[in-house]
Formats: sequence, C-alpha cells, structure tokens
Amino acid sequence: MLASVPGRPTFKRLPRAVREQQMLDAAVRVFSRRGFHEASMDEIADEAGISKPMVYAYLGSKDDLFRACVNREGTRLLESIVAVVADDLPADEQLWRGLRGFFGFVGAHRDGWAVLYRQARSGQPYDLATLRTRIVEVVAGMLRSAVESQSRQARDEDLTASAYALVGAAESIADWLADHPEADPDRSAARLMNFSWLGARQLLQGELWQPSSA
Amino acid sequence: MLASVPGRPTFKRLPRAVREQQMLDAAVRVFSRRGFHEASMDEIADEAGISKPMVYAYLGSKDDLFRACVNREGTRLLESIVAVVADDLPADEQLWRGLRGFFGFVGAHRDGWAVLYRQARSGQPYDLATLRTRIVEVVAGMLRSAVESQSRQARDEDLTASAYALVGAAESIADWLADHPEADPDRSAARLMNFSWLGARQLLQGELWQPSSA
DNA sequence: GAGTAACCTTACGCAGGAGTAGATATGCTG
DNA sequence: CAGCATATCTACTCCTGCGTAAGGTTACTC
Repeated sequence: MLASVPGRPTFKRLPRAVREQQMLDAAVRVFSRRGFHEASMDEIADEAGISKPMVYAYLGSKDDLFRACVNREGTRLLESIVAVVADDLPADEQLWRGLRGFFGFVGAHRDGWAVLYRQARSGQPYDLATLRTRIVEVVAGMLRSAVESQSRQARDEDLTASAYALVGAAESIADWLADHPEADPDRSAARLMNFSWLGARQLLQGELWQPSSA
Repeated sequence: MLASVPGRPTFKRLPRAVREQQMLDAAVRVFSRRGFHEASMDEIADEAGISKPMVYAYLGSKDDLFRACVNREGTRLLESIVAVVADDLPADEQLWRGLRGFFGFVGAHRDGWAVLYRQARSGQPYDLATLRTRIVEVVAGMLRSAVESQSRQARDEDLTASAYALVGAAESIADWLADHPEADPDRSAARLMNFSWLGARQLLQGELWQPSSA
C-alpha cells in the first residue's frame, strides 16, 4: 500500500523514549481541551503525528495513558512548589515562594494544569487525590512549623482547614489565569499573597503586603 | 408480556411534575457518583424506578438532563447564599452569613454539590461557568461596597481576584466537607471565616474571629 | 362503562470509539 | 549488503450505551 517514494522515507523512526514524550505532550493537549471522555485515542495519535497502535504499544490503554499524563504533570507541579520552599525561612517568605512556584508552573504549563484540575478531578481519583493531599500536607506542615516557631499551639484540624482553603484559593486563581494567557503569573501570586496573608479585613482597610527580598 | 396480575397494578402512574423531580433526584445521585460520562441513562432510569424512554420523553437527551440537574442545583445553591446576605450589614457579618448559607447547602445537598463542582466543570461549560461567575460577582460586589463604605479605592481586578480566592477556598473546604458526612457545616464556615477574614498572619499569631450576633 | 389522553413499557437500530491482528518499513550491526 | 530487532502502518472487530419505534396500561371524564 502506501506508495513508498524512494529517497523520502514513508515515516520517520524515533527512539522509544522520545516518542513516548511526544505522545504524552499530545495527550495532555488533547485531554486538556476535550476532557477525558471526549478525547479519542485517534485524535491523540493524530496530534502526536503517529498512528494509534503505537500509543497502545508504548503507553497501554486509554486509562493508563491518562494516568501517565496526570503523573508527569503532577510530579512537575509538586516539584515547582517544593523545590523553592526552604524550611528555615519565615512563614511569609515560604508562602510567597510557594505561590510563585505554583503560579509559575500554571503559567508555563496551562494544558497540564487543565488536565490536573479540570479533568482528573471528575472521574476515578487516579493519583490526583494523592497529589492534592500531598500539596495540602506540605502547606499544612508549613503552617504548623510557623505556629510552633512562635511556641504556640493550634488544633491540627484548623491548620489542615487553612491549608485546604489556601490550596483551593490558589486553584481558583490559577484557573482564571489559565484562561487569561496575557496575565502575569507573578501578579496573580502577589494578589493571592495579599489576600491569604493579610486577610479580607486588612485588605479592605488598604493594607498591602510587600516582599522583603526585592 | 408482563403478566398483569389483576388487582395489583403493573406500575404506578404519577403526574408529570412529580416524576420529573424524581428523575432529577435520581440523575443527580447517579451523576454525582459516576460522573457525566460514566453515568448511563439506563442506570439513571433504574435509580428513578422508571424506564428509559420516560426520561427522554420528559427531560430530553442526556445533555439536556445534565443541564437540568446543574440548573436546579445551581439555582438552589445561589439562593442559599443570596437569600441571607443583606446589603446594609457590615462586611464581616455579610461574609459570615454567606459562608454559612453556602456550607449549609453543601451539607444538605452533597450530591448536588458534587455534580456542580466535580462533574460540571470538566466538560463543556454548561451553565456552570455562568453560575460560578455570578457567585464570584456577588462576592466581589460585597467586597466593593465594603471598601467604598470606608471611602477608599481599590482596583477592580484586585477585588475580583480576592473574590476568586474566596470562592475557591470555599469550594475546597466544601469538597472536604462533602467527603466527611459527620462534619459540621457551621464549623467549616467558621474555619474559613477565620482564615479569609483575618488572614494567615493574624491566624498564626493566635487571633480569632467571633460572630457579633450569637 | 366506553372513550381517550396521558403514562409507561419492552425491544431494537445504530454510531462512535476502544483495542487488536497482521503485514510492512527502517536502520543498525557485522 | 544481508539479517534482525524495532518501529510503524492499515484495516479491521466488537462492545457499550444513546436514542427511538411501536405498542400495552391506567385512570379520568361524561
């Protein structure tokens, strides 16, 4: 079939590792704009510039593929946050860095974010529940050590609740950010920093938070 | 077919309005636990104790049905918030009432909440985007009037961002609440009130917010 | 107590899309 | 430049689940 023009190969061969990443890139794009179910394996294969059986050969079923996407993007996201938060910094500085890392990721990987936030949440809780829980725990741990450094006490549930609130607020703003490509991630981070650190009361009184390090 | 036993009717007839509500109830339950795509019309019909063509006759296609669910639950949710917020109250009191209304709804309609939050967000933005936007606008309006009552100025984008943060934080805690049936909605509302009104800084210093009206 | 409109059912057509079988192309290695 | 492992394709099968056609059943009305 496929008239093989001599001199110009019918298709280009690439090593497995490379193709796998291309497929994942394509899958993330398609999942992000269609959602898990609306996305067809044909479309993903097409987007990757490859045929369907390749996807099955390398990455398994549609479910496996989706899991792989969530894993890759989730790991990247978590890295973006954890990498910049150092334990020995004051709480506001840690928070500020974490937020910048988070929004930086979202700004740079809008598709990945969409998959994690809009798609992965719906169906079975792939490994996303775990990921989100881990982020919440990181934040809660941050708050806890901040409280303890003032030799105070706080109920663990209250800290966890605050962590949930913080993560949810970040997700909400990130979602807005994902739909506004012209917006600046750092600006979003600053807005949320003001809100979450100062609280609505201070904010309504005109107070503003300023990063200590330029 | 179906040997009609005399004296015991083969099925019970009910007026359309009643059946429609039963169907919507069933659909919300099924959508909430399966997600839009995993939910089959057969299962919904079964859950409603009725056969499939009835669903099509009364509520149209699967898409229509889902829209109807989102509409009903969304309207109820919005009502729960708007109904209790009076314009002439101080900002913290308005916020407190809004939060209580919101968490009250979630606690009482966990399925409905799951449909709105986890399912409707994924696919095409039915009327949910509208709903969420409306809620954000209500909150933003609240903040704006609070600022103006202090004859101050604030950039509109900053207010909107705060509103997004607040809504996102509420959603996040609500989501946790939906998975913890034993938890008290009012307690969740109080926790978020503390976080969002006082901010992390005050909270870490041990400050607490108290409702003025018992 | 017949007529009729509104309910309600069983049983099917049909499309879309996941996953696979089997054949072919490519390029590295000696 | 022949041999072989690996990469790749085309062309199917088959199942799931949406939506519907055609025909019973019930209870209200006069």
